[in-house]
Amino acid sequence: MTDDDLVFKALADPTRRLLLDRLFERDGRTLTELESDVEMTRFGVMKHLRLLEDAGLVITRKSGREKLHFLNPVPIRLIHDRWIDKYTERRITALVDLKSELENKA
Amino acid sequence: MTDDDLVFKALADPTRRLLLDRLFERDGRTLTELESDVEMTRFGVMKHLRLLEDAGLVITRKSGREKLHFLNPVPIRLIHDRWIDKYTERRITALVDLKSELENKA
DNA sequence: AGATTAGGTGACCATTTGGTCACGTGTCAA
DNA sequence: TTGACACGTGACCAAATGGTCACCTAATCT
Repeated sequence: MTDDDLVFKALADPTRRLLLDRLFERDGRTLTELESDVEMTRFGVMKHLRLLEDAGLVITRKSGREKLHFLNPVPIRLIHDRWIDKYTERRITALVDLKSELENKA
Repeated sequence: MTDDDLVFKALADPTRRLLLDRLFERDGRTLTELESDVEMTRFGVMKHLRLLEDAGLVITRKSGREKLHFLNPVPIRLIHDRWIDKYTERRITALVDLKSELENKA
């Protein structure tokens, strides 16, 4: 299992992406806090968080009996850089930004 | 199955990522051409390309009896934008670029 | 026309993955 | 110190996934 394989596998599940979304809104949540966002038992959520942590997408810190979860954007940026070179980036960024601008006006 | 789900599922497999790598190097390849890069029968490769196309990561064009495959970077950029805001992007880009610079010198 | 080449479909099977549960460890507070 | 709370592990099962094969259509070449 290569390193980037863990990242892509981790991102492949909708529940895990939802967890990343929550952490993107606000960092430092506990397992029990994240549990309430999802239709699933605590064990399911724990398994998902474990995979995210193994992939390096989430970084954790223990605080007493709680475990705090933080989003790490580095692996995401590396995915980007793998298939978008500097030249393409300029064009694609302009295109995507324009599109979202137009949609916000509508 | 939501739209972005297709993208992440498509990226989850190492063979499909390898195919994207080949198309990143050079666009417009045929199935038989891509087949030679992989330890797998033609049917396996075809299935993978199908998923990449459904996800919008690869765009195809027919030319006679051949089917040409092109890499589409837009979905990749959208993944990036989902979890990296403009402020974080500046910091993370600097960090990642610095790291790769140091590694190239070593 | 006949042979060859490029691509496509549906069924099938082994493996992986997502989710739950019984049970266990460390921490906090009354 | 007793009980509640937050988190952790390993086994287990149903569903999804990766890969192959028999068989097929359409374009190209001699």
